Amino acid sequence: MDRHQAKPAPGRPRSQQAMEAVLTAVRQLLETSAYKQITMEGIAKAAGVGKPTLYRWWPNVASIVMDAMTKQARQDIGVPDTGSLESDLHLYIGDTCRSLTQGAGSIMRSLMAEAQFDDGFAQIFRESFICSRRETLIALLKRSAARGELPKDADLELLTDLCYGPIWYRLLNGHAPLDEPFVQAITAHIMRG
Amino acid sequence: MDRHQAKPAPGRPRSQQAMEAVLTAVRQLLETSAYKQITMEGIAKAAGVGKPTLYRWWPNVASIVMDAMTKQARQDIGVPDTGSLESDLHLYIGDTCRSLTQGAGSIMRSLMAEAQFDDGFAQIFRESFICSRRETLIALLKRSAARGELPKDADLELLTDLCYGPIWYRLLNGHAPLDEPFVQAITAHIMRG
Amino acid sequence: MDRHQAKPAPGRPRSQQAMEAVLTAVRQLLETSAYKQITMEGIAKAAGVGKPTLYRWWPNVASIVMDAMTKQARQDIGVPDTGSLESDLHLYIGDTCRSLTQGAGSIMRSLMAEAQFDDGFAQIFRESFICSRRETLIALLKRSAARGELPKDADLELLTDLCYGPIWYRLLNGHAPLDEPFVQAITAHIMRG
Amino acid sequence: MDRHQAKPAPGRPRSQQAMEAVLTAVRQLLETSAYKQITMEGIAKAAGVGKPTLYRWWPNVASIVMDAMTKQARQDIGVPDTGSLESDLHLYIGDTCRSLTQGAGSIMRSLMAEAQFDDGFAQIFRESFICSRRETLIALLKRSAARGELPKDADLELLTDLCYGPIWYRLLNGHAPLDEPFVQAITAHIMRG
DNA sequence: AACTAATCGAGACGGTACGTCTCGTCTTTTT
DNA sequence: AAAAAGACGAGACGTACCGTCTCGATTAGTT
Repeated sequence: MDRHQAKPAPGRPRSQQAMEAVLTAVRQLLETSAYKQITMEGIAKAAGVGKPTLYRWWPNVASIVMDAMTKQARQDIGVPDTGSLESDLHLYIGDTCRSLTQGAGSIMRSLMAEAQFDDGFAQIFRESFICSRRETLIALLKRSAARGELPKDADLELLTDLCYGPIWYRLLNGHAPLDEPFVQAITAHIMRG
Repeated sequence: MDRHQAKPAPGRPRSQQAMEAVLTAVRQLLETSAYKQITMEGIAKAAGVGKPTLYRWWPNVASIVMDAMTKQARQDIGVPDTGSLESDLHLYIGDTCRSLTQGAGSIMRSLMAEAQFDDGFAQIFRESFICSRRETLIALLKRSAARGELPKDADLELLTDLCYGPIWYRLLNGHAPLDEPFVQAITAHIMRG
Repeated sequence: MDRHQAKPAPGRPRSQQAMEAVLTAVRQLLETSAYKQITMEGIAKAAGVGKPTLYRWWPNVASIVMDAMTKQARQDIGVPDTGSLESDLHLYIGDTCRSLTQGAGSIMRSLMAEAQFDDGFAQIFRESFICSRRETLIALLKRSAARGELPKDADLELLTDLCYGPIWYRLLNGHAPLDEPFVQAITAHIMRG
Repeated sequence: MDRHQAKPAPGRPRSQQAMEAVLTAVRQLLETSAYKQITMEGIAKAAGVGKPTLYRWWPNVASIVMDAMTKQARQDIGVPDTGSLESDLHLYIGDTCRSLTQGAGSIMRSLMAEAQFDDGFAQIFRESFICSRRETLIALLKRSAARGELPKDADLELLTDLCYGPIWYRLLNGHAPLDEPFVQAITAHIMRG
């Protein structure tokens, strides 16, 4: 249900320009600094924006960074549809891992870490990132199940955990790379399930 | 050890006592506060210890907390040996999950998060926690491989990722419980691998 | 110089209603808060008026407060005329002190303080308050001088300072009351001059 | 009464150096800026001192400024003793007025104004400045009364108000100078009282 | 009756300073 | 020599107002 024909809010509307300046500034900061060194104060200064404006739109650094990430590239990882579960999975997991090894990974680690400390952010982070990716994968699996490649009673949620779990585990611990053999191994492991 | 007949030291050799006071204080703080609210300042005050003393022994809060955790309970999770890989795995994974759902989980999440921000701590955390658990599991798998329950060329490192990955993934995201069905599902999937 | 026969300006005229709402709101705020806690923001909200409207009419809080005060009571202190300088003075100084001890004093102190920080306001404050009262007193003295109660070369400006000075001094410092003995003492002191 | 033989407080003592840096910085700021433009933030930066250090010693700008003023020159105005009340008064009032027209006046005005807004500061200001000056003058008057130059029942407190009142009144309003004729006039009036 | 123009309310804007917090270091006294 | 206590410089935090701006709506007088 939308606010069909809703009155525009009274008062000066929020400045799209300011918002974009902030997101751009954050992206630049992320390229030159570690996530932990990014502060509200620094963002405000870099974006030429007042601190209250920042706080009016976002509650903390993590939310801004997340916005900058999601608005930047929503289409990084497409949903493959080759007709075969195995190749679909292989492509999807491969894209996911490649994306995470190319710079986004470090930020995602920081956001995941931040989510452990702030319940409010955790909720948004999980809804925006984790769940949306999970649902994409689940849709892929469902399609495959409809083709009969999976047993009808397969627990798709669980399969998703088995897929993303090891990826995040390696990403967060850095004890082993997210490379092609790893992608193949996960794919094979899920195919056996 | 006594100061048997020793000259009174020129210094003030109270260090062991101070260290224990710190660890005890941290344990108490962890029971009543969120990890994020624990500060060096707070620990020093709670332990009746000077801040420089803290910094002389540990570089940051995370290290103290980790010390307090490891010194407290090293024997939480035993290594089962029933002769069957499946039941060994089931017991081990079950113990792991139960331990993580009983309070330690929240602290482990925080430490894992902290490790994303501080490379120095990350190294210690992985060596002390992650790797030691991985090695335990690998030993269990090796024993089983020697019994012929696993193919000789099985990638034990990878199997360990497939086991711990989903557990951490659920722990960090909280989207699903670490319950008995989950334990059984992971066990089953690894048995098939 | 008037806008004699000027065209009425085009556009919506300024709202008399808004102005009165502001002054009323300020009076209410003054009753419940210290002067220092009154802000443009607060006045706007209390009066249900936009901030630009406020700034269109007044440059700062002090000016609004002064307006509210002057519009409220212009006739607090009458000019006595008993035929005797001493009794005129006694009545006038007495009225002044009574008015200042009954609530107006605290606001006058704040306005006088504000005038120390803002030259623009200082000018208005002195013209509206200080000088108008001084002129009243000088008129009273002149009348008396015409009757021969004062030497012809008496410095009336100086006498006014000798009268108002101690009153303000006690008001601002609060080290002693503006009571009847004080009124009599000042009167006597001036009579001797 | 001092803390005879008191234990020195434990911990690092307060840095005399920091305190002096602050007072020096404030004096420099006062020369180049209006009082109202001086902020805690600015003082901290100018003195190369942390803000908490400032707040540890003083509650607000006014207190720092007052400290800087009192520590700078305690001997500006001596207490004359010529043997004659009239010449003593004339010298004392003259010194007071000269001191107030030479730069200190503007700061004193600001401090007096500040005292109207902050009760805590008001108390300190009155004790440090107002009362100490009043007592000096009262002592002078008492000495004279002992010589029989004043009636025995003269209200010295009141005479002090009659002396300082007009001075402050002219200082705060700026409608007339604190010049030599003014000094003579006040002296003459008090002599008649 | 439609147009024009200045006002209104609301509230977001870029700023600045606030007073607090924690950091990691430094200095002193005490043991 | 090492302990506690705690002050230190630094700087981010989130908040409060400032005075300006940008809206849509309202309200006159002018076409």
